[in-house]
Amino acid sequence: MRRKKTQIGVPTIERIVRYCRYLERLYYVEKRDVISSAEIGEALGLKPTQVRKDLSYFGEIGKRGVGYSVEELYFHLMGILPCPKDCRLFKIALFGAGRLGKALLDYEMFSKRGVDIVAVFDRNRQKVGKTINGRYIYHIDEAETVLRAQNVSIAIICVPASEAQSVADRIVNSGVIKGILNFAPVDLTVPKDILVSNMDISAELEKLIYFIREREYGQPLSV
Amino acid sequence: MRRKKTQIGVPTIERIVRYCRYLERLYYVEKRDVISSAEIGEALGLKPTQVRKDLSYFGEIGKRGVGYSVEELYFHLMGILPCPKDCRLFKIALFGAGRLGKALLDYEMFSKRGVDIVAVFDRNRQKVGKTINGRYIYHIDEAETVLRAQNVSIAIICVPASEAQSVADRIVNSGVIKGILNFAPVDLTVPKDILVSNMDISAELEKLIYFIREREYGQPLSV
DNA sequence: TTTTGTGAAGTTTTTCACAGCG
DNA sequence: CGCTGTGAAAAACTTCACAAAA
Repeated sequence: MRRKKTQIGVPTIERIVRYCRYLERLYYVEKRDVISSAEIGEALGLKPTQVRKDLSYFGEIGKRGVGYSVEELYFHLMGILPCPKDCRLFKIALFGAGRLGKALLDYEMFSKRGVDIVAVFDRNRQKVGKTINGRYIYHIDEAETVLRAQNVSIAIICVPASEAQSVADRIVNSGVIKGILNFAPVDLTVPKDILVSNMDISAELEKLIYFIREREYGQPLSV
Repeated sequence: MRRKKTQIGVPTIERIVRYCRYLERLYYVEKRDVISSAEIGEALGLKPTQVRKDLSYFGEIGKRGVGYSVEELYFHLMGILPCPKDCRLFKIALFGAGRLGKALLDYEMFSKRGVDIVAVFDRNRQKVGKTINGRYIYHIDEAETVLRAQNVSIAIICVPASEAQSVADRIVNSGVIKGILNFAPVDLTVPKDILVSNMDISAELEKLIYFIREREYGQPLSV
């Protein structure tokens, strides 16, 4: 038997996250009752047809001639995305207790979504043994042991670029990690059963500048 | 006369940034002389043909039967991307001197690339007037004035989600900002001549968890 | 022989056009 | 009507297959 090919693509999932966040505000703050695909599109910079196509992947949620019930749509999408219920199922560890790591430890959006970082690792022995925002800092050499003991499944890497690959190797070695959120500006090499999501701040800035420059000085790189 | 349609797309530029970073290491650290598209692809998780197609957009840089000169390719790509020379041309301002903002102020990759944040804004009057990492903190009410005076062209938003849109409005109002790097988990509404790049940490984490879950429990959302 | 460069084919994603329902 | 849902068309992006050069 042949497997059905049509999987929901990455771009769609990325937009679903955005719809969800927008609807959350509509539901709790603005107390809106119904919303049209046109209005969602306007708020998020998308064409109405794109919005409708995305939403239609998960069943007929809207009412023709009316629009979408904000409540219904919001809870429907919440059911598709992992948060907040599944965020607790997936334990998270943070590597690197530098400034960025510390910032993430009390990131408003994490606590709001039920994301909980259960362990923090650092190479600096001065930091090890201390507590940061209620989390104990382990030495990085204890990573494999602690990750296995706590059954952590997601790692956030916030160490300098030069150390990131060796941290990734330990993570892989633990055998329990299924996904990595990488803030270090390097491409990590990991077995392909581990998902890696890169949050590269300087790359994003470079991209932004590239496109600004392109606009300014009439598309300099058209072929 | 009709304009040639083929512009270099967003995915290509994203990869060019990655090639560039990889080549930087190859050139300065590993002192490699030549590299093949196959090896680049392996390091970055891409097919060799993808690498070659990307590189070919900018001219014939490789030598057939040999590969690419690391030095030549690296400097060639550096010429395409804004960094580091253009990073100085585009002045940057930071909105929000919270933990994340502070982390960005001394982000290793920024200083390395010549990215310089020329002004910091915060709403909290306790912080205003102080200096953080050598940068003076202005009150957010002074934004329009300072942005114009200093001719800042890029804004980084690190304020809470609830304040992000009002900060964006001020930014737009200043008339000098051309691009926004937004860390707040909201979709900003701005005129379309201003480019917005979103770095949504919690969205990225949700996406990651979604795909992990999909893998674990046999593609639950295939249609 | 090796490895690039590239038109053409294949795949994915977006947009269109309009049918379908309230 | 008005707005959704959706197959079909278009556009964008990736991969293939092979010619061409070192």
